Amino acid sequence: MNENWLETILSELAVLHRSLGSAAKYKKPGTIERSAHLLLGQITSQGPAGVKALAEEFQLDISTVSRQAAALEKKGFVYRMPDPLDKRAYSLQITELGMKELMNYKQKRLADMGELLKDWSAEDCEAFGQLLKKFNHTLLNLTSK
Amino acid sequence: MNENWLETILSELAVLHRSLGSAAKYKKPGTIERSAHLLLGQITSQGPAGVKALAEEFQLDISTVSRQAAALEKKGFVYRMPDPLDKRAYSLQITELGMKELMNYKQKRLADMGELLKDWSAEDCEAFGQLLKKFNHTLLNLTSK
DNA sequence: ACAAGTTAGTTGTATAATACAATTACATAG
DNA sequence: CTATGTAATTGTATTATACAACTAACTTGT
Repeated sequence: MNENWLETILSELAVLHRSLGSAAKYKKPGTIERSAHLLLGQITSQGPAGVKALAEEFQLDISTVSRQAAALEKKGFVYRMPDPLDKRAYSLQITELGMKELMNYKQKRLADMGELLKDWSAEDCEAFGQLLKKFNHTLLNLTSK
Repeated sequence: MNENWLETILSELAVLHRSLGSAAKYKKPGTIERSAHLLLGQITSQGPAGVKALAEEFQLDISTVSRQAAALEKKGFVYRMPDPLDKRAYSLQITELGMKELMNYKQKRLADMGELLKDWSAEDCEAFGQLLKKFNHTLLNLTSK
């Protein structure tokens, strides 16, 4: 393993993290935030789930997810379906409004990313996507042990 | 451009951003933070600079860099070299202690990343590093216009 | 069947990293 | 020398996170 690539990966990840952080501040009123959208996406693709399950899925603290869920509920993007077997628990289900929001958001992000990567070759896009995925996978597997 | 890869890139970037965010919470007392280390790295590799120049370099708000600089100074990792021609300005120079800190930090990060990527092929590491770099470059070029 | 322990979720508090707006102290151009 | 511009700081706000204390509800072991 050539140390140089490790160093590149490290510093580029740091830079990327920062860029993604500041880029998040394109903030029109009424929009909801990146993390909340990941939650919306999750319950859309994987079905309704409770705070605990979502937190595990994302490897976040339960309190973090709880607040995100509350924010989504306040905006009407999810509702809480009480668990009939456990009165403490509920599962988050996406609403019509939430689906609309998620679609708009995805559309916009796709358009932005398409614009950003318009000069990239299809091969590079594909490779980047795959490597990001692999990296995330590696990260999540490691940190969960 | 296959939309699928765009979608993968988008969602994996979001996940990555979050992982990097939570990973930052391995926080021993006395350590300084990721962003501050980027600043240290910058003035080490590119030479002393003032807050404004650094903010431009990193495309951050000046106030952000100002606070990071203050934190680094408080820890003794940089000192402020007054600009003889302009009494408002100064340039940040790294101290001995700062260099030590930076080396330790890099060392530790390299070790962690090496451990994380121990099962990756050299080719994948190299490709990932290159694509990250390319992506960051694309991002910075675009947002500065 | 009930006390003890566990679990789902919330809320309080703290932190890092950022931005924007107001301010201060200095610099420069008419 | 006044008016305007500029480097940096400071106040305030936001997002995203964690940890700890808490509440309400569930489960277990005797």
